[in-house]
Amino acid sequence: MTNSFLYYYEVYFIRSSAPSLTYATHQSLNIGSIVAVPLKTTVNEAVIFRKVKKPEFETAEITSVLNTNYNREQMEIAKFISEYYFSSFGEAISLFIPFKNTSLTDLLPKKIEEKILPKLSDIQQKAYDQLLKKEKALLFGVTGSGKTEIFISLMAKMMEEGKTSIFLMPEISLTPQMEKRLKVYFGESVAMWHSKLTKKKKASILEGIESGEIRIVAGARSALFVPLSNLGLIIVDEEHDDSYKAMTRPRYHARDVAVLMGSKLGAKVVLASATPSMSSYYKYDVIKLDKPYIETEKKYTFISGDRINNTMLDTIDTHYKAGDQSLLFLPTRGNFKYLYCESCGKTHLCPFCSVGMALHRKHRHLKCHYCNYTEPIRDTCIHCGHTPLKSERMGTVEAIEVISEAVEGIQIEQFDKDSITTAKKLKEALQRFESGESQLLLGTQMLSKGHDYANITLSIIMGLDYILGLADYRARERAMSLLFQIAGRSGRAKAAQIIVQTGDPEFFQTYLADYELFIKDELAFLEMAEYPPFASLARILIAHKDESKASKITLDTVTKLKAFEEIEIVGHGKAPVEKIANKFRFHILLRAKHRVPLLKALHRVDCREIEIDFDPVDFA
DNA sequence: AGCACGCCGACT
DNA sequence: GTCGGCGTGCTC
Repeated sequence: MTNSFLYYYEVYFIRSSAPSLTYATHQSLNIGSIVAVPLKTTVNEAVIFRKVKKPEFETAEITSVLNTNYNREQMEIAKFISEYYFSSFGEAISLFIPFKNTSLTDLLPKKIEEKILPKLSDIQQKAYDQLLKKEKALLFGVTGSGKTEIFISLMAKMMEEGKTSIFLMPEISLTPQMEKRLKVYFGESVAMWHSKLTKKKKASILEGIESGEIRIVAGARSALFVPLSNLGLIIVDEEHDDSYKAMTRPRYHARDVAVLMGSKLGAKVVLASATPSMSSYYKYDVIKLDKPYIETEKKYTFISGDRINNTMLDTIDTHYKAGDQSLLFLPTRGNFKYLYCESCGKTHLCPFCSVGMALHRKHRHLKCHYCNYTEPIRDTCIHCGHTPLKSERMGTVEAIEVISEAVEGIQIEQFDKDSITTAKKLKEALQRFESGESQLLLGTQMLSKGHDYANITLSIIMGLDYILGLADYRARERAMSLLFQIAGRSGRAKAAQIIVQTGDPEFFQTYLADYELFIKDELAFLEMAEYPPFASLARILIAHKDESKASKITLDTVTKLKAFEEIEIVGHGKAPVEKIANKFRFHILLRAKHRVPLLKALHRVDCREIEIDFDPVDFA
């Protein structure tokens, strides 16, 4: 194998944003091989990127060749991620777990006994048959319509064909519940994967994958990158959830990468949600799972205002006295205040961007977080003339105080990021609620994520107007999907009452019975206002401890970008969150009708001092 | 002027 | 990851 002839390879360092370096070796190596190379005084792991001619400069020699490698598909997908999401190749490839050189590629079929598999209803069977025929599709079905049984049937089918499956969920906190469910059918063939697993646990799962015992990997975002051979299926459950978008480099969207991976590997991709994203509904074939599995009656009541009022307290009391359980949602107390009208529920929108304008008390003005347009704080609502406008909302702690005082004896579970800090606390809170020890689950966004709560007969959703007023082109989508998700948590077994607090009941009422109607109207709005999926957005973040330097980088970048005709600079200036970790933050928001010119322009600007977020979901 | 410290870029 | 160059800011 070894000879005196030298080969030269460009390598990227694993877990590093550094540019590629060139090393020499006596061996011919495969692209994707993992090697150890000297760098200054240390030896580091790197991946062979490509073969090159003998360079002009002196080269060091590769220290050793390790017994793991990235395969061709992993290298190609990492290349795509690094280019589309603006990270180095080293950072992109590090998302993946490499294959062992000894890995076997053939898997023997595993048969799941038919009698233990869930029996599909006619509606489920029809959706299943349709999904079998499609390379990729969006499964659109309300909460409780039995999507999980369809997933299980699909995964069982894959196993019978000697293929493996990946099942993505938006959050780690959802995995224990799904694990229980999957183990019933797949036992040791299924493993749960997320970034918080111990090194030891990860190693043992990887061993199981390598031996072919594990055929299904389920978990959060990172489960997408495990080294499964013969991948046949990727399921992205709750595909509308923004948790799929990574907030650090590479800032990839797991749902979109899943679709790419599916087409590269010839694996089926099933996106699923009761409240699908506008973009998925627009882009993919939709398979509807119409009728709820268990049909229960839901009665809606609309209440205006922004506090807990007597109607709510009385209703909570009634349900409590009847021995039933309730759920109350409050939006997370965000960093930004918005002026909204108590009377009509509407917020003041930016005239240029159609997103809510944020209130900056310090500067006494309203500011658009997209284009940085500002105007004085107004006193009256431009929609109905009502005065005064409000900006304060209730927090979870205050809400608990008010309810505890009014409803004697009720035990309330605080369900938010402040109180649910660990998996153990989550489990205990849910257990107390399930056992009936507590009767009201009161919390934030977390409530909307598919945890199973048994006998809820009352759901109260507060602060929807606040969500509607967010500086986000998807504010309406967020508000509507939240309402549907929370309403879906109640009435699983018995009829349920749902109280919706909004000053704009007509908006929500129009769509209550039909989320698809909302999608159609919202897509029309997005097309008119030129937002995704009818345009491409990118956000540039500039952070520097020296404010004038940050400002200069921003302006220089804007100047360079102005040369590109096909892209629009929506706005630039101080970022909504002006300072993080002692660094002053500036941002630039860009839009283009097509993504390719936007990508091209951004690849031309100096990216060392800026961070690019392509297809952003967060504008803070 | 001299020195300590921290940031940033290069390393192959 | 580690090293060294350089600029900033503090002290003598």
